[in-house]
Amino acid sequence: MPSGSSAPRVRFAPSPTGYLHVGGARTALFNWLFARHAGGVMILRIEDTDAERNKPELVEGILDGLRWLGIDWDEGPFYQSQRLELYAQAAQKCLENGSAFLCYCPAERYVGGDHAEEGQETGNVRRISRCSCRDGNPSVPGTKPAVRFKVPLGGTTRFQDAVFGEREFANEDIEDFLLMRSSRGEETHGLPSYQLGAVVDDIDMRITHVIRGADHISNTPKQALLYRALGAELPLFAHLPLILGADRTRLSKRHGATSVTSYRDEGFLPEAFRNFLALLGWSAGGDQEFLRTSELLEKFTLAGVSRTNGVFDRPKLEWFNTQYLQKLPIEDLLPAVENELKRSKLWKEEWAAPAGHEWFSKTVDLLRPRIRLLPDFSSWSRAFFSDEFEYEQAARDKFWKKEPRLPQFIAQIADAMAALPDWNHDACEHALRAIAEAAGVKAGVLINATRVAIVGQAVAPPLFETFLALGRERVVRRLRAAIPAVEESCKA
RNA sequence: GGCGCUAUGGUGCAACGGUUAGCACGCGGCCCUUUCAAGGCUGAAAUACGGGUUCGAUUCCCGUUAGCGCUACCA
Repeated sequence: MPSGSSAPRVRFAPSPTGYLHVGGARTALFNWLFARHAGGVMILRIEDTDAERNKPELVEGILDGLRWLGIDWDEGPFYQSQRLELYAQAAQKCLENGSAFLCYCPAERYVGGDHAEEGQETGNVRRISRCSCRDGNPSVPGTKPAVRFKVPLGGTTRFQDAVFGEREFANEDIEDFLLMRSSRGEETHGLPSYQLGAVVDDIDMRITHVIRGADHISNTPKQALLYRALGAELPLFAHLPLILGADRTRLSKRHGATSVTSYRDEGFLPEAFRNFLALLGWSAGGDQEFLRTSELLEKFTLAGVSRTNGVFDRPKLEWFNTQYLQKLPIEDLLPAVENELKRSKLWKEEWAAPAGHEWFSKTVDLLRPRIRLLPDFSSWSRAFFSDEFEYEQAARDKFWKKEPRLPQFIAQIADAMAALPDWNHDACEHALRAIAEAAGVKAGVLINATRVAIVGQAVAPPLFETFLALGRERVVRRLRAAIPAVEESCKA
């Protein structure tokens, strides 16, 4: 035991009962930021002690979510299901030193009548039931017992919380919580409870800071009692405020997407999601909100964690995404776009070669200010990556009906572009404006109509930059190809 | 019901005894303009309520109310 080492050791301990949800991701992120900020150790532990609820295959989904967020770990993943002997030994130790007892109450009975009703009636005399097993009088002898912690009848239990301060609870308010479930069948012992598994592992893994959701505050005095019974020092706890849905109730399936991978699939950038998540329940103290990962790492402290539950505000997440889409170094964005285009089958290998890469990079750079989510590169920007695109009806109605001579103007523009001695931004613009002036129409009318003709949409990057991105040959071809459709719209 | 936590605009955060209560998202307006974004400027919008403590409370204490959490042989 390297007691001289001061490097913090933290852990993220999800249970594989579902995907990695937003709340879990935030907990993982804060643990990770804390560890990396302090040069500490991040441990991943899978709490799979409930054989019925856990599904091993879900672990991979959780790891996927963590990887997408860029959260890595130094030790693990450890599986509690493979460390059962450890918990049995700890339970035995508690039994031997008198801090636990064998409970023969049928599970249903302990939970139901004994606990709730009786506790209610006796009012302020004794609010928490203590079953007779704890005094050595099994209520239903002969059945396989569970192990419960024998909470002291008086006194208080306290612990330090880096976020909420010092907390103190009266022991009489703490029930004799479960340590070991009763064994079924032939096993020598049952499975450990969450409380036992978490504490035994946190001791064994020498966890110094327990950073987890605030829903565990009420569990903490129980765990503090357990640490003491096991002869271990308490770690410093840090409880994180909960993340709520827009209706201020706990985030759940009802609120739509709650798994981090669904945000990945929607096309959010991990950097943006991470920045957004970091600010849900934490701030660096000032007004700065746009924090790259390196800044997050540098500035993260538990002192900056807030105590109030926060609402997951999707519009703000989207804002962060657009910010990152625009500000990320282009080379960092390219792989994500490539991935997206492959997904939509628009990707061409030539863009990976040096010559094609330059075009690809410049085009993505041209497109990015107007993109909100990665899939927009495939849908909204389709005409830049494929010659197969359609004219949006709304765009035709908006820009192709203003001027009856439009078909001939489009043809003139096509000819002018084809004849240009130099193919560059200003030359294109001058040529187009000259046509507008000669015809006595506003340049904007031709510009907007031309945009629809070459990309099929009313919205696109500035026209002449779009010209350069598409290339002269395609621009001319698309302009000529659009003439019949323009005529049709003009007549309508 | 019991125990606990929390309480600044609609939302996320600042202000950690003294500010005209700040920033951002969202919403409205204006500017820019070649469409749409982006960007710039700008408007509306908050200290839950009641008592204390203090020269002075958003800030400290108590109560009320509200929300949330725990109260499982779930984690």
